[in-house]
Amino acid sequence: MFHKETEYALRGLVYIQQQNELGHRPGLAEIAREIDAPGFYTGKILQRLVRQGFLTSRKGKGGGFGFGRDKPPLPLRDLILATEGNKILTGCAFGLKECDQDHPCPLHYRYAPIRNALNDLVATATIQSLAGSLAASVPPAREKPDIGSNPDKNIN
Amino acid sequence: MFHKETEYALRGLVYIQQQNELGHRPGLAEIAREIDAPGFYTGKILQRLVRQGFLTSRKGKGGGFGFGRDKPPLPLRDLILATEGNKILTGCAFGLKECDQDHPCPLHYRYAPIRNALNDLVATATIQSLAGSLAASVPPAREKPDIGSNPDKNIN
DNA sequence: CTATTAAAAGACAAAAAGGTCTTTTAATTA
DNA sequence: TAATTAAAAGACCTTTTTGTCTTTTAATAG
Repeated sequence: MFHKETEYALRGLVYIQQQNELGHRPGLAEIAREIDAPGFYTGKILQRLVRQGFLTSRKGKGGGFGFGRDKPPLPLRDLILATEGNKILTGCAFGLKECDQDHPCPLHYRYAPIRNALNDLVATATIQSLAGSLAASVPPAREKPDIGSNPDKNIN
Repeated sequence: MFHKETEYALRGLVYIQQQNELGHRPGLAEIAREIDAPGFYTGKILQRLVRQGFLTSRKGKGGGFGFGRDKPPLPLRDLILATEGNKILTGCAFGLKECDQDHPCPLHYRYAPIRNALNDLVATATIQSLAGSLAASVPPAREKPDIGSNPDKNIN
């Protein structure tokens, strides 16, 4: 689904947020170890995110990464757009440059709802919601249990 | 969403099928031109698909690509698995090696339905259904209009 | 102020994806 | 059979992604 860079960024930021909530500012070595990601690469990725203003860092003893407490929740969407761009959120499954209701590719009417669901997910889920309370991880009450046209075949 | 290779394969096979239905066996140059893909690269991709048994080819004058008429419909799923593997169909959005109901990542319960919908789509849509009659391209009667939890924000 | 700690910066490299080109092989037609 | 046509094969290249490592900068503690 996402690029490795996006995955590491997601896991890293969620871990940082969780630790921050416990009053701890984790350093790079700890973060990379805990999220099972390559250390130097993770450092480079977090560095970029700091430069882009997604989080703050402190050098030296007692240093590490964290979010300012005044920071508003960060939607996954913002992170994804910053790390890998919008192809996954707006691109055509067939690879057409123009694909919409007026010029639909053969998959459009079945793929667009899936892409919309993904857009909705990344717009509403935030690093904070994923880090805190595990709310997003809890199975929602099954009102809208399945999506797609063949609900029976779905696996979890 | 998919790799370029998968996109070219999808577009190429759909075009071949459409032309076959008209009694025509298109050659590589025509295919690449019509689907707006790089010629030599498309050739390499179709070559692999021929070797894997997805379609047939003939050399020399009047040559080109086609499906045997006895061939059963080809689900997109088979093509995707052959060209880029199963990451997009089974991978965890967070990048965890193990992610299921028993060990869910923070996104699991919201992402799994989306992935299921994608699996359903690629299992039921075939090259033939996309090529013929444009059936798949027609907007379905809106019984299950939106998926995801915030239907309002959906765009098409 | 010095030693230590930890991030910043950036060079470098490996792997994968994407793409080009030439030569060879096989089929058809004149 | 010779000329032509078109795919097969595979070498080669470019770009992007992923990853490693060294050096520099900044902060803190003693």
